[in-house]
Amino acid sequence: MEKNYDHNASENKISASWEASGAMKADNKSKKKKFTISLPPPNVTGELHLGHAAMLAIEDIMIRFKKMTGHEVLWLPGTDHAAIATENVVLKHLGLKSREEMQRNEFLKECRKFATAKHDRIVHQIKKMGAWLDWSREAYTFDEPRNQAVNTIFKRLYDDGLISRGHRMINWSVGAQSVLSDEEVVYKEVKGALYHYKYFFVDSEEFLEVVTTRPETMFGDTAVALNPHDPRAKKLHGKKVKVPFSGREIPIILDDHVDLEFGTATLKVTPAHDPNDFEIGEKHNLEKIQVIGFDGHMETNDHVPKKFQKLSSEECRKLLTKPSEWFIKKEEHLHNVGFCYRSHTVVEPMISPQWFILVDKEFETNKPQRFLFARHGETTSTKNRVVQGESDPLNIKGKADAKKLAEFLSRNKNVTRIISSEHKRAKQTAEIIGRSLGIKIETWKEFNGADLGSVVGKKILPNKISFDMAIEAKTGETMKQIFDRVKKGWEKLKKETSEGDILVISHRSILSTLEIVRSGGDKNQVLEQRRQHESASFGYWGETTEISDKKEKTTLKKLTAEAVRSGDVKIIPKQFEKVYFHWIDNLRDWCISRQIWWGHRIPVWYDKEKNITAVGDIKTPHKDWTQDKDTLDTWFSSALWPFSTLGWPDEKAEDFQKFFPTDVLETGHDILFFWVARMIMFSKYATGKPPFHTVYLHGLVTDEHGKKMSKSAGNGIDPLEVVEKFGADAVRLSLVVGTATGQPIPLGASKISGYRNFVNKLWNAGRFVKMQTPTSKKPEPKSLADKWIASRFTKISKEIKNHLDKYEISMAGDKIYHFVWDDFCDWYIEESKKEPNPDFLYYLFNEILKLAHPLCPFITEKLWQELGNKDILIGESFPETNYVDKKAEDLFEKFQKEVIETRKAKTDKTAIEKEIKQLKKDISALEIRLKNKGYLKKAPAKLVEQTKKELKESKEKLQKLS
RNA sequence: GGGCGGUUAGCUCAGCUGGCUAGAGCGCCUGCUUGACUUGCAGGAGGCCACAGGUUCGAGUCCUGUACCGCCCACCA
Repeated sequence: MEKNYDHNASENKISASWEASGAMKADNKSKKKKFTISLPPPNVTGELHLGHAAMLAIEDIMIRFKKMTGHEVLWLPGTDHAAIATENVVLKHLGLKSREEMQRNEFLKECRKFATAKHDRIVHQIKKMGAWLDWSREAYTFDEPRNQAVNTIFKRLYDDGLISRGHRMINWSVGAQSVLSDEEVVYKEVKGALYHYKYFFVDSEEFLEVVTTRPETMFGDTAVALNPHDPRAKKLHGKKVKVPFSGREIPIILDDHVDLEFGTATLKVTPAHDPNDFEIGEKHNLEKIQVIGFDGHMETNDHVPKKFQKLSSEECRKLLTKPSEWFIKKEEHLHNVGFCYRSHTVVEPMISPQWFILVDKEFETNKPQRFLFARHGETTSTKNRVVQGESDPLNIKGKADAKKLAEFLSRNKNVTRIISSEHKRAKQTAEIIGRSLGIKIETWKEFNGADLGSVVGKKILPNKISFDMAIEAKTGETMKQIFDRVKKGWEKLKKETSEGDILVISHRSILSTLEIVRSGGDKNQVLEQRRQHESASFGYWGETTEISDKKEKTTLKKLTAEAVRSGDVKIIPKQFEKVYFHWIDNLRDWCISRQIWWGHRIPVWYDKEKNITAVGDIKTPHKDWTQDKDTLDTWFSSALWPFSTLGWPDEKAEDFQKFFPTDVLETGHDILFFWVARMIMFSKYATGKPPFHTVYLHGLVTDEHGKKMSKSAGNGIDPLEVVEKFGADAVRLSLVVGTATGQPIPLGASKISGYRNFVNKLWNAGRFVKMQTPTSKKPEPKSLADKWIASRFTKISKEIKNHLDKYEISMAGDKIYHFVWDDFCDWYIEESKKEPNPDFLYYLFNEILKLAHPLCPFITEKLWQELGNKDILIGESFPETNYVDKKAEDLFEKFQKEVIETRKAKTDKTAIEKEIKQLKKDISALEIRLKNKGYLKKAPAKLVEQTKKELKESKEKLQKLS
């Protein structure tokens, strides 16, 4: 083995050996629990950037960890055709200003050619990062299976009346003669002007002073608006004024949109040429009058006076700002103007027919609920409203209720499993139902009853209840513990994948807690529920909760919100839930059509008379039919990604059955609503299930000072370059450790080199291990150091597993780093030199490699092979040891302290004087705390004990030193 | 304009449900080191946790306000 680890010499070989093993291919017939991630598809024509690198690192860690903890993992790769971006890149590539310079088919061919060439490059880049992807299932947003999915969902939406064609505002580029997407509009601050005009009243010599930046649109005015809080509003509302030059009469209306601070607080409303005015127009039912044509010249119609017709909008403006009886003045004004990013001409807002999705329109869902829940039947004590310590048997009415419920279920539901709490009443109810349905009942302790607040013999006042209060009669659980327990039960329940419905029988307080859990509630809600329960009589007891099987009406917007609100989809970090809801609250109809060439054509076919004749998946249309020339927007096909990649619309496809819903969606937080929210929306709509249960959002990768990386600032880092320089492991670690979820990820060479050093440290530890010669095959800890490190390994590996279970990758990485470097290398290896135990060392080091493998797969794989292991490391299970030796830990820690003390003493005798000073300070602080009566009274006893112990220790230490 | 974050050592940041005698990496200072590792080892200096109030026995942690900084969305007649 070389003295230093050479990543370039080994990474490619290791990647190749992984691929050759075929172990990346997921088995859809496996009996193991699945874990699925679909890779957010990078743009084919793009380059791999650090955001991708972070995404790949995080997802790869999740995948490897799940694989090593016994899951059938599927990490599904793919690429995105990213229509708009590709079109523009191809145009540039061909040196064209507009795609119209080429035949449509020719242009598409170029796009395809370009994308194919670029594809291999991005795939190569992805593989460089060590990503454990199942390439046998690679998908592309623009291939045939995805096209099928797009057509299918379009048809469904259309049939449900959720898709419609109507007039909407679009960005029109006069220069490019094309509709632009929002992303293609570049806003620039421009020195423009505010033009003041007189709008005379119909019935007097007086006028309203109206301010505009675009006077040429005035012929399309259909109202003048005032703010409802404007003092003039009452008087003027409903009166009429005349449009300058043309004299057309328009009403004065009131609208909140008018800013009282701006200009003269008098707004001319032009619904056909301004997006805001369009909205006001919709609200007030105003006419939309087009006065500027698609060629950028004034229209020839009755609304435009003769002398302005056919003029360009600039010429028209010049004419309008010449002195006249209407024109008042012009003043300078800075404002943002949209430009076409291709032709650099001003964007004209225009009205044109567009396809859009009605997110607020109701439709029927008939997806059956999988869980249903019921209370246990009535007992004598519940009937008599008596608080009771022991549970008593169901009374006759209770049994009858249970039978009724069973009948209802057998008629209306397909219950295949019954889960009950362990307590008598619930179990009895469950058994009655189970017998009549022929199902064996299961008991889950998570749903055990907790008679909150009713400790036998005592009464707790509702307003005195706190979340941490121990409250249940028998087990002494706190409210928090109960809440957490129920939550755990719910999480467990949600993961159940068995066919059919699951019936849960539990107790009232548990079911209402469950309601709060399901609604994503917090502790205040639990307390409130508790208080209500306390102050209410026990009158609820004994009824069984009706299970409804109604067809419900809902909207796409509601579906999307509910998935998160109910806790079916969790967003990490939580702060983004707020962002998510805010977006949904403001969600309007989603415009889905674009005039681009490189994308899914809208699957609507017209006959010659332009009557719609067919919608959806038409494979062999009649040759006289024409397809709608608009294209679906980019996010439309991306929104289907989590299921279109698994065989949907064929819901019986083996992949779909086994791997859907996916588990985690990991992506940058900036596309939370562009993409994530839309996936949730469409998945809930198309499959009835959310597409994933966890959304993990990583932050923006910035330079080491937290600045955005950009070409112009020259602070960009090319991932492949740093991989070459420091190794993929180092790059992965630096993107993942020392970061907080959702926060920016600062990255610089010094950070990466730090983790390169760590990788090298691991390499050298391996070198040391290899120099030892194992004798027997019994890896038993013998020395104190052996026992200490073994015990510590158990603790640390448990912690790391916990962190990774919760997707706390940074924490896990930090712990591995310090365990390997501080505990294993600096202490254990050094100590083991005195009392070598090669067998144990070999064993332990192998375990460490497994532990570290998800985070740094290359170096661990390389060392694994160096140590003579044949199979690939990912096939091993994640370490799970239970060796614990508390005594050894304490002893060794004491030893460590002593060593450190003597080292200190060696270097400097003054670093002692300081310590005495510090100790004295500490002692007085501790003494003050212990003298505080409030502290002694109110602080937990454990803590007081600890303080006392600390004081004693500090005093002893002080004595020793002086 | 709407929304969401951040403000802790020279730099970049951790610090979960309040118990901290405030941590990490890098940088800095002083030594050491030819058997795993100079991509190393040992030790050290360095913080009124943005500011002002409040709740509490106890606040970096919770609440209110102020001031900066950042991000996302919308786009101003």
